[in-house]
Amino acid sequence: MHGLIQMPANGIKRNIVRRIKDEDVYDLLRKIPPGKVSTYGDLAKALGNPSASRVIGSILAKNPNPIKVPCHRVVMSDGKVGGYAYGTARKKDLLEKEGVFVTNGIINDFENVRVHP
DNA sequence: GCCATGGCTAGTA
DNA sequence: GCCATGGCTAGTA
Repeated sequence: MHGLIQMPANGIKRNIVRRIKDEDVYDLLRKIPPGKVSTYGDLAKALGNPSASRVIGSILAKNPNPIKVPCHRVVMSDGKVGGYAYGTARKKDLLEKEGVFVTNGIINDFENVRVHP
């Protein structure tokens, strides 16, 4: 098995992007203060993989420590509340306790409540 | 290795 | 459509 090395014929492009590690997500998340929110996409960008928003979601879904890691402060890019391991109702409660209010599933005054990590 | 499955998203219709 | 993960088959050795 030598002498048969295959090279990509022409212009094959592979996206080389940073693979997101769970701990990096949690670290970043711990910096979002109560009363503020961020989005799945923004976290993905901050961690060097702009199109991995969905991966951020799945990492949050297995958050080991909901107390220290405030997953409820991560919402969708269009201002919708988004998913939560313990149900969206619970997520809304936590947000409102911190002063972030929700009307019809959308964060009030989203652009001003949002931080960009 | 293939395929389906997720706490999603930018950009058309 | 995107990216990582996890389950399950082909099909080798």
